[in-house]
Amino acid sequence: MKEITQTKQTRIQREKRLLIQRAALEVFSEFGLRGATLDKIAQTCGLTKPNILYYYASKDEIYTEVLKSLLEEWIRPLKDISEQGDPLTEILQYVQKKLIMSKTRKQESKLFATEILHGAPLTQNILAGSLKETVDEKVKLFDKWISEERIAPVDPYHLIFSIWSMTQHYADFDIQVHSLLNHKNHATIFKDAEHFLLTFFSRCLTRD
Amino acid sequence: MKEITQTKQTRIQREKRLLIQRAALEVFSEFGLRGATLDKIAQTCGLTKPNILYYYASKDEIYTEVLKSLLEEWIRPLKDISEQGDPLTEILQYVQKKLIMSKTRKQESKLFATEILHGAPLTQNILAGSLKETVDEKVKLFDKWISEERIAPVDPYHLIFSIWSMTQHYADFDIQVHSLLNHKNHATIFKDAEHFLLTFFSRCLTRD
DNA sequence: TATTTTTTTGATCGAATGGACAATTATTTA
DNA sequence: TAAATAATTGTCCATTCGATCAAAAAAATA
Repeated sequence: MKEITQTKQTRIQREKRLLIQRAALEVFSEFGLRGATLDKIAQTCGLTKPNILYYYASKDEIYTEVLKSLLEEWIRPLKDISEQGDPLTEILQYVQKKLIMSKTRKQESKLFATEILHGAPLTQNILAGSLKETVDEKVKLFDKWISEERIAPVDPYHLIFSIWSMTQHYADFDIQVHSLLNHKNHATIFKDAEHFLLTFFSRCLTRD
Repeated sequence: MKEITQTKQTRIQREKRLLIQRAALEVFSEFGLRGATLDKIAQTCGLTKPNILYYYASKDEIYTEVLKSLLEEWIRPLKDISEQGDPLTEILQYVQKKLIMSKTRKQESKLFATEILHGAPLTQNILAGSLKETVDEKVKLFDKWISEERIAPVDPYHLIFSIWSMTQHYADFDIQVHSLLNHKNHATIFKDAEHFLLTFFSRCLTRD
């Protein structure tokens, strides 16, 4: 029997849960919570539907767990912005990290976007919690840098929004991007995007 | 009987179809294609489910029609960018128009975002068609302006992507934006966003 | 007003889907 | 190896949902 309060899982439990999570991420990011079916997830990971429900109580529980484990990873690069470093370098590095995530973690980006887009029913508390904490902390840091005249004055909140939106755009709207760029080579697109974004934010942040 | 080739609709047909479209936009933008149900749409517009299916052959047909009528409106501001005007003014005006659309047409923005995000199954031809045409045209114009040294050199495609992503972010991710800004007044957020964006793009486009 | 056409709806169907469960099989433990 | 526990699966159920259809009601037309 599966214990809710358990701390130790068997080897098989660990393996299978991870297997399910990976498949679930793939299916959820493509079809959304409601479009995804247990059958599709089962098929993707090669298990049977009842077997999946042996490890997770419900479809919603799988979704919640996938989302939860994704969110921590999602916030991390923001936390890495350091007060000690050079302001412009730190911010540009953050832009780069976010762009790399869009490139290598497209599924996660899309899942997250879908969740927020549809009202964040399962993420609202996290948004208002740990994410907000981190954002507020970095906003303070940006304000400090501005007052020290180490970066140009901009609204720090909207600066963060702009970084998120511009970088995530390449993951979330990849269909559109590729379509408009004549299905140009994937690597080239990201190279161009990187150059554009770095130029863009440099110009914006170094003017007095 | 409903005629496919008909050109003239009755008064009731026009009214009811519009009624259904409005309700459908509301429901689809909130729940997505698969999350939306005919029952919800019916409830929203005060019709019965079979009555809706008297005007539209299927749920997909409603969705397609809503999306189609949305897309034209969506492209229009881009078309308005004029070769005659001052380059920076034209682009900044476009930014402003897109931001206003995010503010007043949030549902449309979210529906469009969801569609692209999930592979644009019904929009792909439009993306590759009329949207691409318009984008390519404006890219040429931007390139011309750059070669004339009337705006700073940037990749025009990515410039357009950045305008889209940053402005639409305020509609699509409104939950997150509001949550992180302490549920600040809606109008204030957009006023700040406008100021940020105009500053941002000015700085970016006026450096040599 | 009588007739025809359009619109509306209640009842219902079939497919899809999340989930339950008992029986079976595999694995671990004693 | 025997007993106990964990894992797996075939089968089935209840619900939801898109769609159908015939009959009734309303509107348009003659």
